[in-house]
Amino acid sequence: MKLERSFYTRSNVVTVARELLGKVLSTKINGLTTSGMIVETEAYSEKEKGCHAYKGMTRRNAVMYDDGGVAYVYLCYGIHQMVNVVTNAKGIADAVLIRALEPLTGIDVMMERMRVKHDKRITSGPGKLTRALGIDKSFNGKSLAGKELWIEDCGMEISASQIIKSTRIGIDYAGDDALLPWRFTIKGNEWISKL
DNA sequence: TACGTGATCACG
DNA sequence: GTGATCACGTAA
Repeated sequence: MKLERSFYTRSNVVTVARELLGKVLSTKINGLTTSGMIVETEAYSEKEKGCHAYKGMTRRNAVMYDDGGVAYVYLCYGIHQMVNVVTNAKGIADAVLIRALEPLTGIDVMMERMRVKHDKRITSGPGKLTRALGIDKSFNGKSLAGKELWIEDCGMEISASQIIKSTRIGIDYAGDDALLPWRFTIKGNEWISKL
């Protein structure tokens, strides 16, 4: 069942980031379906320095200000596309970065997109999972309940004891806010980034 | 540990 | 216009 808009529009982005663990992200592109269970997320709030919207709206981050339930996709380091889940009400720029998936559907398609002959760690990182699922900037601003891109609840329950909190990756520029425990991973999962 | 890679942003 | 920067991945 696709997640409803009300899942995303809640005001606490950290809660949404935690609850996205265990949900399934899918794409269907040119008839090819690929999907994976979300095993690693990070929350970003416009009130802290790690967030792209900390200093206000720019051309890049504009969709973060949309109503929750759409994708924010941007290019990083000139190579990697990153996909975020926009949360909170319209006008508030909060989002959850999807950092890793456990592959479920279309593993052969994903291996081809990654140009590898094995299925090891093909979705273990924010830049890799977008490539494996075929997500690029053309998905920026698109609904997460669409026909080409969606997130659903497949009944996987992740209990509180299975969730590990840690600091977010790659945001040293954020000063004190880099210390916020806003990264969530599923304990013991083989597919999280950074081992 | 080093660096590719190119859009974006803050200047002015 | 121009230059610095970057929510990474890979090779070494």
